[in-house]
Amino acid sequence: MSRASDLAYAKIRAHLLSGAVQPNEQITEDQLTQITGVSRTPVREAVRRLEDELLLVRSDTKRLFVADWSRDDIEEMFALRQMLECHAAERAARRILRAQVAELEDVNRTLKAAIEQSAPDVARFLEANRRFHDAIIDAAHSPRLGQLLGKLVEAPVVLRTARNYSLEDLRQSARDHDELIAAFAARDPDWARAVMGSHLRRAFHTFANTVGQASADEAPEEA
Amino acid sequence: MSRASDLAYAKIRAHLLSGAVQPNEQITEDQLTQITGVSRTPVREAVRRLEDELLLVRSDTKRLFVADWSRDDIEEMFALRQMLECHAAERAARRILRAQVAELEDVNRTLKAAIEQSAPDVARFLEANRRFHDAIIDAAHSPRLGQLLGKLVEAPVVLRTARNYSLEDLRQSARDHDELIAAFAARDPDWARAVMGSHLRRAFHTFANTVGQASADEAPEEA
DNA sequence: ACGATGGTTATTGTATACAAATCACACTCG
DNA sequence: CGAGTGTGATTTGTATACAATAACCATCGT
Repeated sequence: MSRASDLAYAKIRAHLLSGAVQPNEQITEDQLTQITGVSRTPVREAVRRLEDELLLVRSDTKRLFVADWSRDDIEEMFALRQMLECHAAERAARRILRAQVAELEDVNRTLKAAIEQSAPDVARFLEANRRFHDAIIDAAHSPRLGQLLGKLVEAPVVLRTARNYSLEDLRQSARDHDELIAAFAARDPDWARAVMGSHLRRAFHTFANTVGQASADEAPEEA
Repeated sequence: MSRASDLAYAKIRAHLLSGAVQPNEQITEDQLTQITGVSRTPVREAVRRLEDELLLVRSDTKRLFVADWSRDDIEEMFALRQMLECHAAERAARRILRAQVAELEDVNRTLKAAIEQSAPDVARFLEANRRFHDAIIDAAHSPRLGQLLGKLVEAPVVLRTARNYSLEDLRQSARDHDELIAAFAARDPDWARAVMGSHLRRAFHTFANTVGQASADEAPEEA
């Protein structure tokens, strides 16, 4: 949105993801003004966004807490994302333009380049991956859908930053993208939907396997 | 949320739906403070909510306008709602408790009572209808899903208030609800999903037929 | 006449002071 | 002891003044 409010959003988000705070910990707006360096007004605006993304939650009495994502929450989120993004893929396959297919190819080239070097650059991979999926939503030509997905995609993917994707995981993603592109080029909605479905479902499992057990299903013994 | 902010939300919403303002008309925060009687701070909070629901939109330069829902927008909205609510119905069928089925029956009795009198009470029908669908989402036990649907459901259903549902439309809705309840009682996810699908799809067409042509673009008028 | 330019007004963004609500905790009364 | 209850301290909600930005409009130079 605006300068201070965006800054606040970015800083608070980074703070939450940095692990400096624990789930269920209370956090006051005043603390956030200190962290961000802006006044409470833009902080509150940023907080509202983070509440939408469920990184922050309010108690019944409006006090602010760091959200605790249980494994069920994460699974649910992935399921919703899968449903919406499969729909997007199907829609995109019907409407996509040549230029947009070309763009997807381009982005996926960047993505592969980020992987295929001595030390895979996961940050660049994630960025390219995001652009790839954004481009599909764009091609689906459904602003509402984009808006809904916006709330879902970012949150837990970066929550416990998944730097520990294996090289093989990354390569499989790139191959999925190639197949998606093929489905789009063929304008085959069923194909696109199916590929997107397995792509995201696999992503969920690798995510769950690498970080799932550490964060959630074991009770945090009141650190 | 809070007192003034909720009041502002309700008043602005009512103002927008009253037809006193035209789509694409600019509307300033100051005007809204006059309409609502509260200061800009809670007005801005309310505006953010209404932006989420796409009743208000901002220009690239942050100026505020009354949203214009094209027929495509409405159709898209219904499609998304259908997708999400079918999912909810399926999920609910797996998890619903006896007490919740009983509640659905109760709500649907109220709904029928609103119809079956000399002059059908559409307001009461809509209220009961909303509670029915809310109860299903509740039973689906997926807070995220509920959150997403919240943004979609209200907006256009009331946008051009569909007071012109025919009695037969209302009765068919009640019958759909009965069948949904049967599907839940049988704990049959496929059945529930299918009924919900046709229920909402029909709702879309009656909506489109009664109000579609007036609001959006050209439309073959046929009695 | 036409487009660029500067100043003026309208509108949104931010900071801050204050009001209302809620919590924590000691204290009373049973 | 233990459950209610009042009180000071925290925290969130609201109003308002001011700052920054964008739109508007008249003027100027060509």
